[in-house]
Amino acid sequence: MSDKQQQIIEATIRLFAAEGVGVPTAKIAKEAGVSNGTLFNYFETKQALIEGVYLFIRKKMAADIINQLDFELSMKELFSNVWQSYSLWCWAHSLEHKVINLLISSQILSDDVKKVEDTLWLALHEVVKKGIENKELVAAPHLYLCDIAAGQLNATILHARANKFKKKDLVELVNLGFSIHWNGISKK
Amino acid sequence: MSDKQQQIIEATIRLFAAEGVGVPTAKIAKEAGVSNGTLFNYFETKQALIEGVYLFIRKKMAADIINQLDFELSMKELFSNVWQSYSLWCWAHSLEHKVINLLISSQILSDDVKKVEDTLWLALHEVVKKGIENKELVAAPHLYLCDIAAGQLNATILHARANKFKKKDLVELVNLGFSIHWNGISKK
Amino acid sequence: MSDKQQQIIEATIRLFAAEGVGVPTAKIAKEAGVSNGTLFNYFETKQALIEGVYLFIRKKMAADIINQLDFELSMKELFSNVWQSYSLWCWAHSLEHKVINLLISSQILSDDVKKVEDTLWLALHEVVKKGIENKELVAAPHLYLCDIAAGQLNATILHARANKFKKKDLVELVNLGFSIHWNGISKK
Amino acid sequence: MSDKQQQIIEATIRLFAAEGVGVPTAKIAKEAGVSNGTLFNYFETKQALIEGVYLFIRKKMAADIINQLDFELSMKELFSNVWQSYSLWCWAHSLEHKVINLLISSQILSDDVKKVEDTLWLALHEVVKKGIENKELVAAPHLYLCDIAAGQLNATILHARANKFKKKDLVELVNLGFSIHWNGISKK
DNA sequence: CATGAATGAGGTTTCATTCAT
DNA sequence: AATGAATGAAACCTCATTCAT
Repeated sequence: MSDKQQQIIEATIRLFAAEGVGVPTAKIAKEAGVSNGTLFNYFETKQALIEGVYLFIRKKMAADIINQLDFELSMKELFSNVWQSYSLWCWAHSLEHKVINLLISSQILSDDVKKVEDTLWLALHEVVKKGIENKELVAAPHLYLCDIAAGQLNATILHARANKFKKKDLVELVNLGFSIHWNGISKK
Repeated sequence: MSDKQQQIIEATIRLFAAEGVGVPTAKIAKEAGVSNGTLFNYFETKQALIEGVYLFIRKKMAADIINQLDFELSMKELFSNVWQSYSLWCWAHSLEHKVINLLISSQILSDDVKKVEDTLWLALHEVVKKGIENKELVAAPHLYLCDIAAGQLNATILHARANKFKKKDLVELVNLGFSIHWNGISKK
Repeated sequence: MSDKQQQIIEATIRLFAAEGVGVPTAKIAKEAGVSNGTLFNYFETKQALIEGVYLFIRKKMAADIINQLDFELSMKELFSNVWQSYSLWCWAHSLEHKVINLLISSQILSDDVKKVEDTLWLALHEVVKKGIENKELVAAPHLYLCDIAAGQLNATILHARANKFKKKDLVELVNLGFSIHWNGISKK
Repeated sequence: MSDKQQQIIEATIRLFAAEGVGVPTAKIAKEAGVSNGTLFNYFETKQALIEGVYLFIRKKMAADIINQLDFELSMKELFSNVWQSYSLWCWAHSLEHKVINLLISSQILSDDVKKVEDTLWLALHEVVKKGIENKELVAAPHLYLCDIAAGQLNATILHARANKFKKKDLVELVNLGFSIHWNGISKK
């Protein structure tokens, strides 16, 4: 990915987070320090830019979380590990997190994008699947467990953000959230 | 609320669910069977229409769920009850549910609207608060428990929808979801 | 003229003075205490209302000034008399004066209206004509003298208004203006 | 000022003179030979266009009149000179003159514009001030003298226009007007 | 590749006027 | 007469996209 392309994506993230998907491409170009026309040399349409941004964020996010993972750990440690790193990533990349949520629910992402995204999380899906087979986790469709985990994580971050938590308070909330979650899904 | 106003709101819900907040007011008016100008007799701006729609849905939703509630039940039964009726409401009012999610994450709702909304759920917040005080539920900020409940419910509905569940499968998933959730938050 | 018709005209004057000819008829109706539809029972179109207002003001103005005039006075006294009463009328009827100026230069008055207006001032035109014939006034087309008199009077009122004069200061300015004017047009 | 900007201003002057400030921006753009959108690249709003037009005319007018002035002349000659060039300018720039009058009395010019305008005529204001101090002119607020001069000049032009004067007749009227004016304001 | 002026379709909103009650 | 909801044409303005330089 060229330098300019990345500048444009990053500018888009800043502006989407601040003002929604409605921002004019002209404003994005200016924020990126390139001309109006140049933006369209890198992204054929605004739609392409939007989807480019979405995948850019998702790829970084999945890579950051999955790469640091030690798949040899116990199920609970694995889960806890993912839980922590997911939360901290969203907290540290607050704009990206906002934009992801924004784009998902605006119904503007094409099905193609969603398909690409699915491939990013395969490794984690496998872990959950195995946990269910091993009876370490409750019997449930593994994708459902993934979805509610993401749902609860998301709610946690939003709660912390809405209540202007400091980092320390966030960590506590994340731990609390994990214990609730783990109590819910683990078989005893 | 006048007849026309309701027609407009309902038309808006249909179109927002299908095409996002971007739909032209002209199209909404047409769908509602009124003229373009008439729409603006009932809602001063598109923004006012959007917020009107949001509160309309939320009020109906909260009323439907809370009114049928028997606050004499045990904590678990109360929770289960809300869980079921919330899920079924969202499932039965699929368009409304979509629109709610759409509007929340588009960042277009004013703070005023959010304040009004908060008052709608007070009765439930109180139940949760009491549950925590009674040590029936884990020690946690009661609003956080509410937020993650909503997060998981939402994820459940979306999962069922994305996978084209039938009503019967949904009920099963909701029950599964509840048992996970209750295991997570109840003190044993 | 019916009561309601006059209410509407007076409301129009207030609003035109405050906001220009652009005010919606709906707002005028409200200010007049009648319904939107009623306004159009009394004036077929907005254009008719505008012209009605213009002539209403002009007629009152001309009548107030001319009726109190004693045509037996000397030329100078006559002029002075008109000068004073014109000034004071405009000062006392500040809104009407504003509206007159507004309408004249908006180019929205039909030629018919202007013709009607001309008949209102005939008596004064005759006085000026006689003064020129008597060689009491400089040799000039009498309508030109009338025009520049009106021009200077108008400038005087606007100057006083722009500089927030009190009544006392206005009187002084009007006297000064008259002496300049009379020096200009009288033959010595 | 870019070529296009000037084209737009000139088109606006033609249309305002012919049809009033009400002309649609679309019509102005067409008259200027540019697209509707382009107009708004040069003027952020219609209001900005209006004010741009006003100042454009006023600056040209003041410059044309003041630059050719020889401040060494006698007071009477100076006045006569300004009187002539002002009249001829308005006569030669008939559309501009109409537009100026139109805008002034429509109450749509912001105070900022009026402030800018004031600076354009400072040189002339000084002359009048000095004339009063030297007792060559009657004792009066110098800005009042300026205002009534403008008032009479304006009335003169309008009179000539309303009566379809030819250039020759205008010159005569202007001279007549000047002699009346000078008789009025000069101390003898 | 980069630029940014130009485009014009399309969006929201206004408002004079009508008409059923 | 009086009403005021309904109308829809038309206004202002935005912005994704193109293209000549």
